[in-house]
Amino acid sequence: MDISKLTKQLNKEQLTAVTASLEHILVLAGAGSGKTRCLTYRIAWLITTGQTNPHNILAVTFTNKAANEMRSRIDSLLDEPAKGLWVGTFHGIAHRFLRTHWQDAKLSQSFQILDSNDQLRSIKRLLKALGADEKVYSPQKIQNFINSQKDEGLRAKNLTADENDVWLNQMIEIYQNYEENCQRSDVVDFGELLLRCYETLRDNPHLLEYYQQRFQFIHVDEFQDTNNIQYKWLQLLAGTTGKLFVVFDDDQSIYSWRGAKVQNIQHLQQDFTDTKLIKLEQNYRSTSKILNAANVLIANNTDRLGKNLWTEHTIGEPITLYRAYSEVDEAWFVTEQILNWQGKKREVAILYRTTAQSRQFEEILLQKNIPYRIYGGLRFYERLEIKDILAYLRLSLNRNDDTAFERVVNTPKRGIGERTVVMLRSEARQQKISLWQVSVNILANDKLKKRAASSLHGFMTLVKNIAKLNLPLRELIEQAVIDINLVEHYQKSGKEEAQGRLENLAELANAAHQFEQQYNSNASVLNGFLDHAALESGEKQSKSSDCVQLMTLHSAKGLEFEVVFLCGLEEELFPHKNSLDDFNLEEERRLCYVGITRARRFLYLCHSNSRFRYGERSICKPSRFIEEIPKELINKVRL
DNA sequence: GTGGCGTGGCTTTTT
DNA sequence: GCCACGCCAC
Repeated sequence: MDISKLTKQLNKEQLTAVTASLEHILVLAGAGSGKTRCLTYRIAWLITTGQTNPHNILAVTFTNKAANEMRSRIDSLLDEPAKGLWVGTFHGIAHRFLRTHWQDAKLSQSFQILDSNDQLRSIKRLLKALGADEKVYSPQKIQNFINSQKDEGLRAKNLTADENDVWLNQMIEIYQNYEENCQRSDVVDFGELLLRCYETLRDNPHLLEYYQQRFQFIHVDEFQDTNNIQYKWLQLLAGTTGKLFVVFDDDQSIYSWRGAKVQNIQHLQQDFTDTKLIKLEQNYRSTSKILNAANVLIANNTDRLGKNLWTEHTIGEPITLYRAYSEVDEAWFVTEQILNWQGKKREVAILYRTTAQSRQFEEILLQKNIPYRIYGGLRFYERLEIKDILAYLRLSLNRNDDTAFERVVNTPKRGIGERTVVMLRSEARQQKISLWQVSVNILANDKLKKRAASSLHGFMTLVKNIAKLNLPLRELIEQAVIDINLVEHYQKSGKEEAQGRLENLAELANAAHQFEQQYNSNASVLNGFLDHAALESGEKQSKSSDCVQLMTLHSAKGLEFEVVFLCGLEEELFPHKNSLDDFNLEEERRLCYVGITRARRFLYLCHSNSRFRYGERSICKPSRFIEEIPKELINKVRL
């Protein structure tokens, strides 16, 4: 490919970044300044100019969506698909590593991935086994504790007990037990993927050396969202010879609550010599009024690296501010505006702070017959019926997966109640073996009452039979659904609900079929599919249909729309009442900045005088963020 | 062992 | 206001 074709499409700063000499490059890229373009062109440039080949390049993102996007954009820039190039999410890449080096990682070949739901169940189970009171030790808090320790790269053994801190000591003990449980059941949670990958590299010089030599060029998207373990992993992988190319925007750091550290940017500048900072400040997305509002708003934050976005775009329309009487009125106003909009529906986004706000909009959009799509909420692979069937499939591969065992041992109901399960659990705990193992032993010893024994035996035979099925994935799933008798089971709780569940199961069989068609590895295809289900929660793409897009501000990052409605701009809601201290307030403001900068041409800010929350109507004050936007940019409307 | 009723508590979310 | 979970009655 002709290099000039590549470089012609870039502005001066982008060009500087893309063609920078081989040091560590940090690109501070403002909203809409061509961040992804910069990353993908850099990779294409490295390959096209022959400075390296795809085999030596790694590109890491946070979401599957971003990874897919990057992969396809790189492919379209190059004459031929880049073979050997690794593009993926942090978790996806760590997982790939662990699957390849399962022995060095001290896992079994058929280890399974625990999603956060499974993780929570597993913690609840553990608490019961330890006899801990769930009211004192909330499972959620423990989950948070464990995950944030893993984010920091800390294991239970790295934490020091403190005589004066009973809570901490308990947490450490629970964490320790949780780790042992996971290891025994051969499962890894999301945090574990990263931590385990990091440790395996750190502790195995031959692997570290191989990957350090291989990945000479490491690219990271949304670097401001990296947590500690991700940073340490990158640092380890880069070693002394790898070259980093990271793209970030400190003003769009909105994930500190899950361990992201903006300071990693400073750490990078300290830990690596020879770094170069390049700023991309020209915005190609929004009108200048919108951009201006965003700039002024974010200037209220003190903790910034500092940049000022500018644009050559037109001045544009003023920002519309609407003050509603109630959340119904707010939704009604938004809907009216959408009805007046001449363009594509998919170019319209309704953004809000909390998921609960979506319902109101949904109702009115439905009434007015406007097609819409809500992002977030329950994803495909998280649905109950999907998790049920997947649990059977997981067990068929890995009998020691206790989470899967507990999920389906009595689903459908087969008379294995709490008493039997409690017994199995305590035996398993004492003997430090899995529930399946205990069941095998117990049946052999005739320790159970006849009825329970035959039920348990029936369950185990069922799982073994599924394991024996030697069928393509689609048929395998269809057959398993029949063998398990899931249809009748779901029909017991309502015909209509069952209909939906069965449709989803059919959809799953289809997805499995598609997966199998594209699968090109020698490893078990079922195992591959289960990993796929755990790692890609199955957000349906609906670019094809022309729908109004509804989502939280968090999930809007990285997207752009012609028209944006920023709703619920009220004190206590946005900024949220739990985030009013200085540190969190700045993050809320960044969230607002993200929201504003999603809009290309039309931005609406909405707030309501009152809102129905927690079962009662409360009076709401307009958000301070509205006040922070210059009045001359705003056009107040009342109807 | 299973189904029904009552109480609490409640951001954001990707993997 | 709603959902999830725990406890209690069959």
